[in-house]
Amino acid sequence: MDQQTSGETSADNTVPDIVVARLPIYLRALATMQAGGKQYTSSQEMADLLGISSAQIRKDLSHFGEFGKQGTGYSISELHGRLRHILNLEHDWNLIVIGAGHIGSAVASYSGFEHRGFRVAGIFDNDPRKVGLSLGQFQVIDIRDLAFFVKQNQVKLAMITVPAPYAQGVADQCVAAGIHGILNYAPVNLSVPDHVNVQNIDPVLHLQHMTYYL
Amino acid sequence: MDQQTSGETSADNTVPDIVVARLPIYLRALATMQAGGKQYTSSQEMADLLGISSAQIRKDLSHFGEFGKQGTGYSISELHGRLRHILNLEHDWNLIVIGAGHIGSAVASYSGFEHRGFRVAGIFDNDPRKVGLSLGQFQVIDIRDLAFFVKQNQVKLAMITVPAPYAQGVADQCVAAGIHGILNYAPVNLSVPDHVNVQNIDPVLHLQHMTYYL
DNA sequence: CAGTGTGAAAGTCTTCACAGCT
DNA sequence: AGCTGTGAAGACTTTCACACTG
Repeated sequence: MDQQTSGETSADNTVPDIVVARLPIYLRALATMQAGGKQYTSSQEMADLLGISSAQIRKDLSHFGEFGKQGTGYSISELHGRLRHILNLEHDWNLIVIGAGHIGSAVASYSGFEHRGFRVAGIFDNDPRKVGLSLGQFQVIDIRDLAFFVKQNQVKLAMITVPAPYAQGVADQCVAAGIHGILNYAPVNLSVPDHVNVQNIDPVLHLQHMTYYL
Repeated sequence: MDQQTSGETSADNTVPDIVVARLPIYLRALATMQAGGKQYTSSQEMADLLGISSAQIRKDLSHFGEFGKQGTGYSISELHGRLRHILNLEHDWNLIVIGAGHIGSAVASYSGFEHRGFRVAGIFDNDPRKVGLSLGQFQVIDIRDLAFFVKQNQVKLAMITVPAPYAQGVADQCVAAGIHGILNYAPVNLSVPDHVNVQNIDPVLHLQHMTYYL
């Protein structure tokens, strides 16, 4: 996500968006190391693991402070904590999924959000035949209740997993409801106000990128 | 995340990977326009639609030839065809999915591959309880048959949807079987030889990127 | 005119290489 | 010795702006 994808929202900060985009990658590597019982690492070790140069890792981190010790490297748990803080991940964020089709169902039952800062709070659809159905631990909610639910649960992030022709309309509803970040699985470009961040996931884009080299 | 180009694509061989990554985005927009019955477009119109500057679109396309007409813009169907050619999408590619869990199942039944150059040819798992089960139109295949299947069906692309701890092992098997491109859904960094292209999809990375701005 | 294709300029990002700390 | 943090250099990417064309 490469892909492709633009972030760039609120120009309030001096840290390049491309640097911010790498922090979660560092965080993920640190979490894995920590789970393995490791205590210290170095920019070089992370570089080997991630295929990013050590200089870049050091430079990226230097935007936020000095977290390492010369000669020793970085304390994994400390750096992990710092990144969690920088990325606002010290508390979980509620998440909603809109579209109870194949992708939406898979996403809603995806265990990968746990321990990484997110919690699926609800899943929505506009199809009366789906509303009320149980999907894993969730009951599909009518999309008409979206705005109420978002306010009630202080939801800031939504994942859009509806068919392409409906995605823009759903995005508009999200924005109106107060959503600030959209992870869009529909293969279309969404247009949203500046204060809303959109990230896109379209596997076909990645595949088509690879076929160029085949 | 970078590779040498194959074959003959009329223009020079040194197209930046970042440019290649945008071509599928252009292709997607053109397909949408074409489906809407439109005949011509301009770099400015595409720019508005995609949030990319018109100069960049023209510059990107200029790496591959001159496809537009001054005063008129681009013929949508011609440009669409050119991009399909450049991206090697004139014929469909067989695709395999490894991991018959939630994500794998969703991916295997995703209708979005059709008409965009790909066809899921098989889905694999190592769990004997899953092997043989029907998943949509597919029967789950034993991963031991991976290499045979890949050769038999000339598969070049694989999607890895197994749990993180298994992903590297599966990637190694893919490489050994002759896979050239991997779309990795597991939240780990895969290490593969230079001739294999890896693209990653981890929704949590996108979400964590957005929380920075919340 | 409207809109492309493109050198040149501007801007951004990455790498180098080393002083300085532990 | 080992490794960070960082200015400066280098590489890469985007934008500008305009000659040119249908």
